[in-house]
Amino acid sequence: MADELTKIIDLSTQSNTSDNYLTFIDQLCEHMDFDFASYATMSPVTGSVLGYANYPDEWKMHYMRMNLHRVDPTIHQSARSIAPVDWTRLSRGESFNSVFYRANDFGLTDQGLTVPVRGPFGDVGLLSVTRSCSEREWKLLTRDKISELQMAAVHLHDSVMQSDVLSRALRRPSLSARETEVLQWTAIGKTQQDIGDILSISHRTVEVHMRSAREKLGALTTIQAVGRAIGYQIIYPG
Amino acid sequence: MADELTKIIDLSTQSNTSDNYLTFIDQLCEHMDFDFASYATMSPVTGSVLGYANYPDEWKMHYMRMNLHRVDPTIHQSARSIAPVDWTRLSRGESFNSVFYRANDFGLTDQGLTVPVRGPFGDVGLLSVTRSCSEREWKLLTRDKISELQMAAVHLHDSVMQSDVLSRALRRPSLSARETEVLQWTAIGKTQQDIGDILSISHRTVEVHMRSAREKLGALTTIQAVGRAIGYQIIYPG
DNA sequence: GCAACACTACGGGATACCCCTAATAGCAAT
DNA sequence: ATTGCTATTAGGGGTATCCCGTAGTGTTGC
Repeated sequence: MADELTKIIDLSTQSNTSDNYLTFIDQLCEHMDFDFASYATMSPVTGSVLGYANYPDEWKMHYMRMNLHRVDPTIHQSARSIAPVDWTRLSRGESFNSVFYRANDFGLTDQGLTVPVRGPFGDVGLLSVTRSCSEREWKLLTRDKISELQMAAVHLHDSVMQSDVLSRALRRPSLSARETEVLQWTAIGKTQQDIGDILSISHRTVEVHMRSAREKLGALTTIQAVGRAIGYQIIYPG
Repeated sequence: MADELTKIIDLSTQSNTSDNYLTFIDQLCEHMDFDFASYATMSPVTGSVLGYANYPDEWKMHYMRMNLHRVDPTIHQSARSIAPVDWTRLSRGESFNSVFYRANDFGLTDQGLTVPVRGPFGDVGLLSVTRSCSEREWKLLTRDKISELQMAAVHLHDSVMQSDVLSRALRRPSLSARETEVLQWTAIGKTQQDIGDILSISHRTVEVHMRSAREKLGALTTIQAVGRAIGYQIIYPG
């Protein structure tokens, strides 16, 4: 069992192409007896979702066309969780139905599991697997494979993040010491005048650091810049 | 093997007392043949550091007295990593020596492994294990146990965070729909005038909602209010 | 019924923020 | 050495925001 896992993980440490990730997902299904698997990563700041899956093409098209990632409860729930999320425990609300309502038509089941992983920059990776079988069989399968799935998710996300395919969009901008300092003081409620006094510089200068911080963070206002800096974990909320 | 793990994890889903976490760590060592284990977490909001370890008391005293957590390379390296970090791969720099220089005197080894886990609030949990044995034995041990350690780390961190987040949730102020709405638009860079147009209300009214939101959040400025709202997960960074 | 609160709206004075320009210092490049 | 980039410093001017009020309507709860 451990050998199988090692074999799979070794695959992920090779070249970081999209094809490689797809074959990794395929092999994962094959080795662990799942129907389908997917990996998705989302930016905590922009909320954009990118990923790979071996779902039927028709479903992928449908999913993308309907922008289902915006309401998909498997994504939103596991994006807020530390531990793996079993889809059978999700509440059957409106958003659940809007995603799984037509899923059966595409050969998919709502019997799935999502393993969330997070990196140091607030980046989130979601490894999901599905299998249509009896409830008892599903319980046994997940119990046996969950720790391997956890490992696989960690290594897959690590690999994806180390490649610059997706990480560039997610990587946090590098702020100067002053910029970070000014943002942090701002976040805890100080005015520019206060900060100028604290740092023994003019409040004009404080504003310049603020401006370049805004530009680097692609923010329209100081408030948005502070929000993003918190999202990127560059500073802490006051 | 899976049964052992289940047994251990069940322990962590009971009451969340410090004693419980300590026995969890002890049992982890016992079941997986490690000498020592530790768990540490840092909350990005409060900045507080929390940890449990079954190291010798003398070492814990020494570690705390010297504030070694500030330079500990096992912490800093794994706090920047997604995947587990084997201490034998750490660079033998100044900070490494300053921690492990005297570790041997206390019966500790530099043959260890740290598994990092992250939650949705930027919280980091570090589960570390050590064992002094031959290099070959160490390699085999870590290869066999790493996926169980990963699982244990996830569940331990999940348990700790649920107890911590619970108390945080009690302190979370309840904002009205309008207040939340106004804060969210502000966080994504809209001005009060913009928001007034979007919500079809006067920009004066927007400011009133902003004011009461600031008061409820105990914030000195709108920026701090937005930062706290993000920290409380009331709104999302723009 | 009445108290408490949410949502709505306006005004005026003080202030902080935002944009422009601009200088100096350091550091990498070649 | 000169060019180029970034970090840091700073002033002037326009405007949006903040803060202090007041005040009417509608909903919720005792």
